This record gives sequence, C-alpha cells and structure tokens, in this order.
Amino acid sequence: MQEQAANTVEHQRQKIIAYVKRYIREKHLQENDKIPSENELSRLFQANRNTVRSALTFLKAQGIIYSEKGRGFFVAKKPNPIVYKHDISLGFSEALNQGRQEYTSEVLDVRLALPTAKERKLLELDENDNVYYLKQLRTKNGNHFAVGLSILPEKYVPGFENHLNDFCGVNNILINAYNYTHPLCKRIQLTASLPKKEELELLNISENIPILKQEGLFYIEGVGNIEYFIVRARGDSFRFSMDFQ
Amino acid sequence: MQEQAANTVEHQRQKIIAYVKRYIREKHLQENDKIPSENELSRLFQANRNTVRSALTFLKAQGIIYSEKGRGFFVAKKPNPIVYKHDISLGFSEALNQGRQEYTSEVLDVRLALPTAKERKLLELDENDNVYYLKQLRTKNGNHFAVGLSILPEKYVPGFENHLNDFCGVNNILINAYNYTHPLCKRIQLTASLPKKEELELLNISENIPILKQEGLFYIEGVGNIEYFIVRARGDSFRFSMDFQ
DNA sequence: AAGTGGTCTAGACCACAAC
DNA sequence: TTGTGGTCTAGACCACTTT
Repeated sequence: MQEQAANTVEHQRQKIIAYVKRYIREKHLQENDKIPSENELSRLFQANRNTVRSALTFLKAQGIIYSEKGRGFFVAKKPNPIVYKHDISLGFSEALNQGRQEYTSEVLDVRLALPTAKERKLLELDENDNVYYLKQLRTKNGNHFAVGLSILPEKYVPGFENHLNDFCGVNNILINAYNYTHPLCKRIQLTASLPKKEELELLNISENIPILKQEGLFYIEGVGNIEYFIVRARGDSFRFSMDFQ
Repeated sequence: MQEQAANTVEHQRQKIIAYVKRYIREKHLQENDKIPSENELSRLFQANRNTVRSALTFLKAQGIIYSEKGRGFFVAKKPNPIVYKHDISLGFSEALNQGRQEYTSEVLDVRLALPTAKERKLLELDENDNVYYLKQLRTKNGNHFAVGLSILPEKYVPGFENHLNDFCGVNNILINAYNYTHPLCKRIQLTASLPKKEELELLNISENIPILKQEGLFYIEGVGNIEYFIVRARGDSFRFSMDFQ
C-alpha cells in the first residue's frame, strides 16, 4: 500500500505545512498556543510521523512555530518591530531614543587593543595606534535585539574605560567627558546575514533568524574619524529607516 | 536547524556535518566539486541513509552545498559581493551601474491594478487611482541576485506598459518617455528576512539565505510621489552602502 | 503511566543521470 | 543497468512533561 505520490501530486509534507498554517490562521491561534501534536497530525493525514516531523521542522525553521520536548509544538511570537530612524547627525542610541522607544544599553565588555588592518585603514590610524573595543547589548522591553561593537581610537579618547558608569551612549561620553562636538556620520553600510554563535546566545534567537548588520563610520570636525561601529540586530524585529527632505 | 543538544554525546548528524565541512576545507574543494554521496557517507559512518540525508539537508540549507538529482551533492559557490551605493538622486539601476558593476534587469511582469491601502497611503493616491506593478529580476554575471517590484501611479505614467522595450530602468522611462525631471528619494527602509517561495525560485537560493529587503519612496518635484519600490536581494551577496559628505 | 518531541535504523519506490 | 538524490513508511529507543 505504498501509493507513492507522483511528482505532479502535492506531497504529504506540503499538505501538512499548508494545513498547520491554515490551522493557526483560521483558529486565530495566538503566541504560545498549542498546535496538534505529531501523533495527531500523523493520524489525521494517514502519514508517517517522520513525514509530519519534516513538515514541522520546516515551520520551525521559518520561525512560525517552536517546540518543547515533552510538551508539544506552539505558535511562535511575532516580534514587535523596532524602527531605527537614521540621521547623519545622531548616534545609534540617540536615534533610537528619538522615536519614543525607550530601550537600555548594557556594556558587556571594554578593552584596549591593536585594531585589525581593516579597522586601522577605516579609522585612518598609524601602525601603533590602539583602539578601544566597546561591546554593548541593546534591550527593549526586556528583549535583547542587538549587539553593538564600537571601535574608538585611543588617542582621541584616552582613559575611555573610566567614563562608562551610567552609560547612555558613546556620543554622550564624547561630548560630556571630552568636550567634542557631536560626531557626524560619514558612511553607513547594511547587509543581511545569519547569526553567529555570539548572537545566538546574547540575543537568544534560533539559527534561522536573519541578522541585519549595520556598519557606520563617524567623524568629528577638526578631529578625525572618531568611531567605527558595527551593530548586529535581529532582522525580524529591526527596521532601518532613513528620511530625506 | 535542529535544537541539537541536551545530550552530551555528539550525534551522528553533527559528526557528518563536521566531516563534510572539514572534507571541503581540507581537500580544498572548489565550487561545483563533488562531495561523497549519501551511500558513501552512510557506509563510512555506519549510519542510516536518512541520518546522512538529515546532515546534508542542513548543509544545503546553510548554502554550503547543493544537490542535483541523479548526480550528487556539490560544493556551492561563494557569492561575489555586490555593493549598492545609495544616492538620493539615483534610482536602483543607476546606482548599480555607477560602480562598474554591469548587470541586467529583466521584466518579469507588468500589470495595472488597485493598490493596497498601505501603498495608496504612501503614494498619496485617491480611492480610484490605479497603479502599475512592475516586477523585475536583476542579474549579475548570470546570477540572479534581487527581485524588484516598482509601483507607479497610473495617472503619472499612462500607458506605461508600452515603454518596456529595451528596458533599462524605470527612471529612464520616466525621463525619456514622460519628460519628467529625475526622481528623488524621499525615504528608504531596510530589513532582513528569510526568502519567500518566490525568491527561493527566482533567485534559486536555499531557505536559509537571508534576504535584505529595501523599500524606497521616490518623488518628482512638482508632480508627486512617483514610485514606491521594494527590492529583495540576496543577503549573502548584497551590500547596501551610503556615503555622506 | 501516558503522551510528546528528538534521534536513529531499515527499507521501500520513484525520477533522473551516467555508463 | 547501476548509482544518485527525493519522498515516504514502519518502528525502535531516549529524555522530558503531564496526569
């Protein structure tokens, strides 16, 4: 009773995927609601459990459902969008605070080291110039949504690590502690990628959530390139936006 | 893909995944080189073919290998990066041509229809205004890298479908066929997501390749909002870049 | 104890490619 | 004809959660 579905026929897996999607939609299931178990779907479609699992694995990879061992499969939450409105004259933190989106930034690590060749070139540094690496974790409503790495030449910000109490953005330190004018954005680049191990852990996301990577170079008039930053944000909840007049 | 783990034991699947990765690296395999077949790996690891398939499916989803029915599994190509330098006064096609990156754009579909509520609002249209939907496939060196959808109000471009011979960008049509001044960019938004079925097919990518989605609104001085476009590009080969002076 | 998801084995039939 | 990947069935054992 092998009744192999020919190639033109819609495969079992596809049917099950479509069924579960429809099920969630038509029953108006919300975040964390349970969907039928593997065994139930197996009976319903007269299909093997492996086939059902294949379909559910796909939906899991799509971020539509998640599973808990011993409990079942559940509807995944739709992340709330976070809009980042870029402005040449604003830093990342400031831009995010603009839009009434209160969020917190936590310093994970700060260290002084030699920059990579790429970073040295971008920041226009000499052979022996050191840079500060400042790693931050950005959170909104209790959800980690981005990891940020700021790279600043030591010669412009000596003793930088001493100004990290009550941290609320690199630019605040530059202006208040070093009396610089506000940094301006020189260039910005965006790419989409998959999360690295660090983001998997820090952002607590699955391997299939895309990452929106944002790189920016800031300078201060009369000083030089002051900061090169790399922000890696959850692609499913982060939107980069820019208006031109 | 799978929430591997809990167990301290390294699973067969993980071993096979690691083996294939190492195999490609250590044997210096290049694009399109063949890797051991399912049966060979099955014998080598004393594992069932299903287990081997599970590992290879994962590597396929990661974009590391691809398969051809009846032939085998092969090393996937590393995509060449494509840099898109955004400029307020340039369209997508023009910006891409700037950088010596010759590419082609193919019209997949054009149709006239009522816009969605969101599109009507963005383009500031009246209830009964129709829009042209122009779907394009962008190719570079024979590789499809982006799907673009341009939405233009019919009232600004009546008979738009008659100007698509020798298509080389929407802006060329606007300027040459309708005598408009060059459109300017009003707003741009970027997000990262996973490919939809359409992109899987058109861009010929695996489910795990992230997509960089770029939305833009263009206007023409004295006319109005002329175009709303949505470009969905391969995240692994597309870089959005913008310079400020 | 019963149910659920996670991993894996064994084996079937199919469509396609290469020899 | 043989080998390859693609789909699917049947069933095992495990770890975990719920009742």
